Amino acid sequence: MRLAALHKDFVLHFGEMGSRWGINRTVGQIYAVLFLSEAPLNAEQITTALGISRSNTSMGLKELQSWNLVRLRHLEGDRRDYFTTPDDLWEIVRILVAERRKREIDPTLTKLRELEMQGPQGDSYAEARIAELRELIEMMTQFHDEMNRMETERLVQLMTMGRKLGTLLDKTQKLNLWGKAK
Amino acid sequence: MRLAALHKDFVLHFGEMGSRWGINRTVGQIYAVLFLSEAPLNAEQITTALGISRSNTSMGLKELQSWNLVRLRHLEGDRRDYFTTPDDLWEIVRILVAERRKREIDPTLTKLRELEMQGPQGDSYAEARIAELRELIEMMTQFHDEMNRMETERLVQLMTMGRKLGTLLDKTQKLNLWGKAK
DNA sequence: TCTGAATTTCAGAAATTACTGAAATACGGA
DNA sequence: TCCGTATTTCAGTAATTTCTGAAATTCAGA
Repeated sequence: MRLAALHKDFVLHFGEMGSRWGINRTVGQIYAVLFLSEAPLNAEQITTALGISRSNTSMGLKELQSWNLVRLRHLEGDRRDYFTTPDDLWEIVRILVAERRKREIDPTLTKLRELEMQGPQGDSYAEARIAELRELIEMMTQFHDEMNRMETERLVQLMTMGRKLGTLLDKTQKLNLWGKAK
Repeated sequence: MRLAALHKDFVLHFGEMGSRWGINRTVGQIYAVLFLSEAPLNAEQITTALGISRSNTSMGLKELQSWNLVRLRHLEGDRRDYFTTPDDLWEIVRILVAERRKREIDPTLTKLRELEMQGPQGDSYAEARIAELRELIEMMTQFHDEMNRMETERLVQLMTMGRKLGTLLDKTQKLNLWGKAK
């Protein structure tokens, strides 16, 4: 791996974490290299930097593209594909959350609804448990939709509010700034 | 797999999703069986229900315990271990978030701090990128800490607020309910 | 302490996932 | 169109993860 010490350490860490994040080592490393590089990189550069096969790089980039985690760019007078990560880290977070939801949550929500559609099967505990889980996931996904609609500045504002958030719910409720939450 | 249709469908789904959730199929299935069962189950019952080996069940339960996702119980006059999932789904969500943070986020935060400790290495773009990432993760983990401190009722209230949340930030700011957020 | 049921450990087998090199395909410019 | 470079595909191999059965360990009660 042909990288400066700082990059190397960072890249190896992302590789190790990859499996915990649901991607493989190589994909994690490719992302790490792109993340630290100001200039867009082409597949050949990534291959050299990481010391992996060209085809592995190709597959890794495909995977990252399916996650919407890299952007494809073209440089004038060069027909190779160059890749970058978004400059805005909040953008990256939004993408990550959206993709994980799509892969890890949505299919289960669909399945739960499908199971409920089949009507009572004679195990009321299990049925109640499934309904409760479906409701919970719906609430969370709706909340995610709302947060997603918010501009980054607002989101940061919300997150930095910290412990004031609880107090706020109190005060505003007393002030009747909105109708009673269901 | 000796299960009623509803259970079977649910369990198979959790098995398939397991790999996306960072656990394996068997662990997902064991969890699913426990989740739908009102009564605590022992390892033998799980083994029979899923048609897997006894040792596999043992390892799966160990894994689930390391995730804090199952509770061990003992029935009077029976020295076998019985397992359940928490009744409260919000409790499950809290655990999941906490455990994923512990496994997927915290090690990276540690690594980023470690990299920054080593001081400037001559690549100011990469260094800025690392610092920015560290700050973002810190903000999110602090926010998580705050949310975690909140009672469930409050949390539900916050989540059901939906689009009112943005408006609220506005109004309260105008009303000067607190000092300017940094 | 001994006994037997319950549970865990672990080495090897099975299954799955990742990676490579070679071949095929895509595609811009002449 | 053809040429040459860039990229992707894919079959075979390597590496990793999961699972099993047998052996070892734990532990409550006699």
